[in-house]
Amino acid sequence: MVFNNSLAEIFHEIAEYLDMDNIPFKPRAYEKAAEIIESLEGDISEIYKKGGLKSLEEIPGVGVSMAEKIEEFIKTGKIKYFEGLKKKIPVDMSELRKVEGLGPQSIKKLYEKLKIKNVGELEKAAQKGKIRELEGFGKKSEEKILKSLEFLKKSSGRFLLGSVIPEIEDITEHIKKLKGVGKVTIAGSIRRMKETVGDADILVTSKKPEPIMNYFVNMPGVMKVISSGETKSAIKLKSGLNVDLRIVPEESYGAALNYFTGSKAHNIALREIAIKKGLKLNEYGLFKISGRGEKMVAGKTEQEIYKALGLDYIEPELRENTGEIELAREKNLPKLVGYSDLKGDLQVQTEWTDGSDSIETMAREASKNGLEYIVITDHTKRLAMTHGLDEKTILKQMSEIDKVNKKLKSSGIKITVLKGSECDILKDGSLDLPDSVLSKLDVVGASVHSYFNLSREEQTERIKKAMQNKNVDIIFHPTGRVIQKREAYDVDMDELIKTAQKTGTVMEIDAYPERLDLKDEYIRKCVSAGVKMSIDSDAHSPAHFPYLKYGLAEARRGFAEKKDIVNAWPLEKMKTMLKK
DNA sequence: GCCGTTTTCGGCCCGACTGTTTTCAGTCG
Repeated sequence: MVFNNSLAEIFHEIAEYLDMDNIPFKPRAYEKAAEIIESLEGDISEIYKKGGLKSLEEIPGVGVSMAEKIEEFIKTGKIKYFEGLKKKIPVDMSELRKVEGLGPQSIKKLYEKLKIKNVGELEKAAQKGKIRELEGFGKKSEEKILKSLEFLKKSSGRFLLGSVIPEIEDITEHIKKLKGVGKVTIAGSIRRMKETVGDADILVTSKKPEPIMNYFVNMPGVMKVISSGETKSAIKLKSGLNVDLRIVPEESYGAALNYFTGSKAHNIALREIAIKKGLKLNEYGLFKISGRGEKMVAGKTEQEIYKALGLDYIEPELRENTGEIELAREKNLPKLVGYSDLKGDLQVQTEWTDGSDSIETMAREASKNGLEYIVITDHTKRLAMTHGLDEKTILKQMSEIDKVNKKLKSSGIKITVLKGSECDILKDGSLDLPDSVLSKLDVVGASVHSYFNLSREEQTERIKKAMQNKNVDIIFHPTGRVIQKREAYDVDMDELIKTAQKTGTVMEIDAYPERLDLKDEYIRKCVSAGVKMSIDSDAHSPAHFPYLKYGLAEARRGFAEKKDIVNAWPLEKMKTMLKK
């Protein structure tokens, strides 16, 4: 949502400007609104078009004053209030606020004393040793700025969850082996299973933190130590990833885990609830405040903290302050699909097209991963680069699958291989294989691999037409995005979900770490609309089946329950959930 | 500037670490 993001950026920058003058509370209000606008599902100008100023004020965190500014931005592309702030201190805030360790106060001082307006001028001044001469700065601040700039040049900032988890698990395995270590838990956005993460947080319980901290800041792979203290240290790995380690006593484990898992917005909301109950929540526990001081009422586990706050336990994947707290209070939280609930995988590629292994190898590996059935879904002929299957070769593959099933059965492996296809949706919405062939398959997935740039109307019509085909059971990776590489094609998802509902078409959650398509917000919409989904690995090699956990995570972030996911059901029931 | 399960006015999350300082402001999560 490009428009929302540019508006949110302006609100972030307004907050920075207000912080420069130490204005209390207003900056937080702008920041809060910016975060909510970023995570808004629809285009904010559409919301305004439909409901005017009133509808803007209904957005949480947006009141009369901000609504007017949003209106002004929609109408004129500018906000006078913001232009005024910029005129006073004309710096490239969007650049400067990304420099690690540089906050609004420093940016202001650097502009007033040295006329520094952007990162280029910042770098020059630092190289010339001008910054160390400023009051409040020193040699170390100057070096820190140079290092941050260097990193900023070659980093995009966020990392794919699927690439971070193995690296962090390796670190936690080593920490677990140290003396005096109790619990070791990965927290932060990784525990919430966000599709990309900015840093990694590790929580350890111990009575003797020093040797553990010592190991952490000196372990192999550390590029630089950002901070190191008794209970908290931060490092940057050579891969560019920042890792924080926090060590707390056992009795504070739950409180620390809760605090360290976030999200920030969720934590703040919890602390506000605590205050209203005359309590205080921090990373050491939940405390009752009285004349005689503080008394801990909860903290050893997260469960007891939520309970003491009058809430049901909230799974980490839901902790974004997007309504989960209200649901927890009303005891209406969904019972999320579990990480071991999948019985099958409805999208698997083989060496018949662009996969690396045989049907049999993939089936055996799927079985090892605890699955009871898989669907072979090789590409179709339109995707020439993958040697996609045509009418003849797919018939051949079908008889091969029959043979593999017999062989697996006789060798005692309990898995069923189903016949399927990842059939290309052509430009006009027709399919790459004729209905006479599709109707012979157990499961047909259809997907877009070409003409990503059609207009929103054309793209929506194209996919709707495919959904209306009675042989098409599933739409694979419905938005076509590749995280950090390719934007989703422009398509009206509300319209597609409505069509899925009408036609009984399943929407896929492709679990490939760089796809995760559908993403959480669309999953949530499918759940509300009663549209069924499948979670598929899109495996192109036997090593890809574990990707299913990332799809499950995305489903959980989207409030999906077992009943919403067709392949969380045994084979026979799954079939009844597909089109007849 | 926003908001309401004590409030339409008076509140607004909480603590660790760093660097530059001699007691703390700034930054971060």
